[in-house]
Amino acid sequence: MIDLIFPDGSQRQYEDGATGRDVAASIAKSLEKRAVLIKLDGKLYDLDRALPSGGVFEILTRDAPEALDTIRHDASHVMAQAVQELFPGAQVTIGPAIEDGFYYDFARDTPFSLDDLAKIEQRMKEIVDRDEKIVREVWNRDEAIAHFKAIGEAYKAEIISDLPETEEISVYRQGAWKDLCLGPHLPSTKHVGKAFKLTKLAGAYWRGDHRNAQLQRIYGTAWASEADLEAYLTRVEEAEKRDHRKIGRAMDLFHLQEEAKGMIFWHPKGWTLFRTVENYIRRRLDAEGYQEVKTPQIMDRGLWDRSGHWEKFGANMFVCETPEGEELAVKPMNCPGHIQIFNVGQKSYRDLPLRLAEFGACHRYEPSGALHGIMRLRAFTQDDAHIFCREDQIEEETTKFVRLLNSVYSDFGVHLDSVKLALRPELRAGSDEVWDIAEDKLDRAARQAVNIKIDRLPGEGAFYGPKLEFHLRDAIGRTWQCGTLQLDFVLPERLDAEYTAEDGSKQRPVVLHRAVFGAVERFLGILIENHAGAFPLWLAPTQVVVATITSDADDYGMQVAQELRAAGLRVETDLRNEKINYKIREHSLAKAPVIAVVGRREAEEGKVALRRFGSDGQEILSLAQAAKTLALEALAPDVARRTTGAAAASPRDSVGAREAG
RNA sequence: GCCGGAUUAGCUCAGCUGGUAGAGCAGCGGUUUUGUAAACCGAAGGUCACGGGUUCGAGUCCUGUAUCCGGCACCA
Repeated sequence: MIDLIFPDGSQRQYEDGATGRDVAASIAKSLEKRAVLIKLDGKLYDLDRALPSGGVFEILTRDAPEALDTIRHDASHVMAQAVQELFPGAQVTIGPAIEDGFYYDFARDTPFSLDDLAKIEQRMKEIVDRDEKIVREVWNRDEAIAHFKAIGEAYKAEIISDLPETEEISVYRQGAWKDLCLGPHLPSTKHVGKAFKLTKLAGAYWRGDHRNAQLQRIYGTAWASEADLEAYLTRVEEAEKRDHRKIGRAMDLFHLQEEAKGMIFWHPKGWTLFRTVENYIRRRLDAEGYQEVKTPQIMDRGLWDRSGHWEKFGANMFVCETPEGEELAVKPMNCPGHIQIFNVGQKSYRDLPLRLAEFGACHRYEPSGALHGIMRLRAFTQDDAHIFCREDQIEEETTKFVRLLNSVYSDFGVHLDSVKLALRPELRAGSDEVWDIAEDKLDRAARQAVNIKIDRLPGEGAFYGPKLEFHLRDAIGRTWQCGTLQLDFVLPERLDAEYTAEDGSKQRPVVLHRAVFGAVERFLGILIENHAGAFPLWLAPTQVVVATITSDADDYGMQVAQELRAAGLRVETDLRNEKINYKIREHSLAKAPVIAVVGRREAEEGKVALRRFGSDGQEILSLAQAAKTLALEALAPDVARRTTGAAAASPRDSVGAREAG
């Protein structure tokens, strides 16, 4: 007998071998009809599978949030079935549920075309209408391998061969089609419903390795209801409007062109934004005891050889040769340069931690397919710094950095999506003891400073040390690594950095590579998408537009602009011979934070009518009052904290505490 | 780099099975002097990404290249 505890706390006993369906039926016939899955001690099982044990038990209907992943997973199976019916010879590989949907990877010589998607979608709907029972079977391992080989499913055979000996080989059948799968699945194809849509085609390497064959991946989205699907599609459409590439063009911030792919032409407004952000972080770094430096853009190959970059990173560096035969490389990062500065003269333990910062223009030869708007470039600016410190200072410096990062993100109104700790890779420098300490220190420091789960990424660290990655999310949900902190035991050694310790001995400092934005350009891309171009006053390239009603007010309008500029604001005038409605509309669409309307009345009274973005009311102030108010509002958050003397908001609580995403 | 797709006016886009390119907005010229989200009129604007091919004829079909977009790989 098995004991089940139901959500309401009641308990009941069932015969051994009872299935979820039996249980549902014992409660109510209507429940059995609606049931699609069961949850036993937190784990999902097929409705028709014999319960493996007793425990906390719950029957899930199709609209349960936990069922959504299974709907998506089943949608991927239905898609695979449709593909194999329509395209005999296409091999199945894997097809999981993912955020918002699913995909399935097929091995097929001829790639699918977009036209195929419509056909596959149609066939999927037919399979749903067939309402084929989904049945779980357990197979013998060797027979399963032999079987899948025999029917030409080499990938499936390979997957089974790679499963641990102890693993049960489960195969799910739906009609004449079957797939090796862990499950669980819905009782029949009908339950998948039709709220799905195939969205994109892509190549994808078998097992994520580019040395392997390239498979054909089909992505789809699936939902519990048509309404959810519609809502999702609308959401995606809305998000696409916030694309930084669109806004960048519409707001005249920057452009890119063929002759300089992966590099930005910043227009005046975009560069104003860039400078505002740069000035902000410069103030923060100054206040945190960093010292800004500037190092050469191009350096001799010899230095890159010694640093190890030539060997490890050479293929991604832009190199040039001079007529005199020198081999030079454009810097892909700033570390070797900073170490050169550290190495001049003598350093004492008293100088540590020494924090050298640089807005370093880095160039990297990125594969063409990697480029993406201003998020992934070939030329970008790191808000880079290297902290030279003793081993016992690592933790404190890391904590300080993470606190700074939190505070900065909070000031910009962006929220951490995730924090990752990349751990020792297979090929690495340094002993395991050193790695133990290093990983532990980063982990502890990060946990102390952010209130968010830290994902551990085994094997993803750099060969020279573990790293912390801080990821932000763009408009359509992709995440980008922005902030980073990397421990480095190797570079100081290779470039012979040393300091004199208290006992007079020469010691190697540890280097912390760290960046808050990562790349200023990428951070700006995130910022543009997060605000959809409607920047807070302190960031807006144009803060106030002075718009006149009639030409009578032109002189006064210019005077208003002048006074606001004198108060430190970025002001434009719109004296065009257009109706005020037209001007309001245009500047509202351009997301100007403040429109100062002036007509004859304001001119006579020495006033301005302020209209703020997102509201349709107006606020009438004297010119002097307006200048004062706006100037105060336009202060950068860090300056505002200093100026008003208010206690600095505790960013530690405000970032990270927010739910990710 | 790999797979799929796109590229037509400054921008957003239309252009059926091949017959010689079109709209809206913006810009320019004029009229209008206007009170909080689009005044009116006019003229102009194109090597249809670039190269090669098929054809009497190519924006449209084939092919090569470039860039961009969606993924994959990469992101030290």
